[in-house]
Amino acid sequence: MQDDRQASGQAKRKRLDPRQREREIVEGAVLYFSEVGFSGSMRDLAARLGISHALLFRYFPTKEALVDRVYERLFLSRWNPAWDALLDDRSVSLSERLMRFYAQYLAAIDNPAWVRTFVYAGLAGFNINQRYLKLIERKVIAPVARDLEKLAGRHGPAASEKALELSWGLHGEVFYLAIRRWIYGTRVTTDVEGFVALIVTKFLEGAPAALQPVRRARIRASPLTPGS
Amino acid sequence: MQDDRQASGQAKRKRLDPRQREREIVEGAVLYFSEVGFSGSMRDLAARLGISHALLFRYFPTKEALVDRVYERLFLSRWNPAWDALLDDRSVSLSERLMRFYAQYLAAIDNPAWVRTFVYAGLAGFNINQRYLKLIERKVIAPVARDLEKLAGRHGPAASEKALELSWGLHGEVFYLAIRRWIYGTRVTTDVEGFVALIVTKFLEGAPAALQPVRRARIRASPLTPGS
DNA sequence: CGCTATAATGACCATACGGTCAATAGTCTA
DNA sequence: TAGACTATTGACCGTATGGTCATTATAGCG
Repeated sequence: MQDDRQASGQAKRKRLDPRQREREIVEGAVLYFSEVGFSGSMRDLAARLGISHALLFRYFPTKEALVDRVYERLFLSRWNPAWDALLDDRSVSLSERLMRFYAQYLAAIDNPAWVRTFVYAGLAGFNINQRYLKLIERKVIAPVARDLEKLAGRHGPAASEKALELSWGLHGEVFYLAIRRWIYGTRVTTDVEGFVALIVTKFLEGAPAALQPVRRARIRASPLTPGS
Repeated sequence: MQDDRQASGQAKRKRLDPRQREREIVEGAVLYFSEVGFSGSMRDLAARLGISHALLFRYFPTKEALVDRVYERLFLSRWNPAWDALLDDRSVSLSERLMRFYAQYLAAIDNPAWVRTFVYAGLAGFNINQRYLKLIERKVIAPVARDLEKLAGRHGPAASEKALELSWGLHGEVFYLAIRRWIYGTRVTTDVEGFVALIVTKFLEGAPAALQPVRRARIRASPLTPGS
């Protein structure tokens, strides 16, 4: 019972180096807000950190400032620079590149803090999401779409709308796995590599075919009676 | 300016039939909570409805009761019974069935109230999501996975793990479109039918191949091979 | 029209929130 | 060890929240 944590009553007041205290606060805030959302209170967070809530306001003038910092910590500087080279390396097959990238990307984002905070931010209407998705579009979606066009035998400077949609589709499958796991709380596969191999294969086998207009026209969507 | 709405000052107190008032409250709550999340206040909601917040408590004893009602309204009774027959109709090709179903399904859920509330509920940890996804798995994912196995030449009573994952992937692509539109606020295609045709084609062309373990190794994307 | 049942309200309560500030207590240096 | 610097705190403020209740006013009826 000589554990000096807050469990068995009063924790002793500890005087830390401000930079370390700040790190602890940010770290704790990342976890806390990812769990309860940004309507969580400063008092609750402070209690979890074992400090008074007044101290939080010494390090961050407002709650909004703390939240901004959490965003920054989670999303900016989350892109691995090595991925640029990986996605661009034409000496490696597209299949290989996609599998490697998405396995690593999924591993990077597949945690509750990232996924939940990202979605919380989207619901709250922050611009962070749109900025982040623009980055994804530029660095992942568009290049993949261009490679896809090449794979389908088409040549052109820019990727078509359809190729972009298909590329977003692949991305969506990856993200949806994380959503099912961390937002809906359902049990999903833990075999990340296997999952990525599966959907990348599906993508490379199916997407070029879907790009051919003739094949699509072959399929008729006859609308059912418009109900309800 | 003889409009008797709340815009030009005081709205006259109106005495409605309780059932209609209740309907108005639920309808308004669905919209309100989908916009601001469930941390929205009863007073705010009441102001939007042009009534006092005390009246809300006459119809719903607690805020939680209102929220429950919103869930019920949005998710239960949202499954179109015609879809059961549609998905099960073996006289129609799987391609046709998938395109029809997902075009209608997407049309049904592709609105801010549904998508945002569903995700809010997931973040809040309600069981509604898991119940709903179990329904989706039973009625959509599993049957599609079985049909997929058949398409790939496999026969068995139950669908394999991989087939289920692939089927979830298709579903995820559809849902991700709605997420991009209503949660991230990015501009995405409004051509629902075209989008669904695209990803269903990709699914049917790619997923059977992805199910074959041998085929996966065969894939060699050789981009930029000069002289081909 | 006058009466009544009850839909609707305003004022109120306890609590929880973001934010402030003077007082307190660790830690490091002389 | 004495002192000073400052990280940390408890008490406090104004506001907003979920929820209650006696009072008020409106629609329907005789």
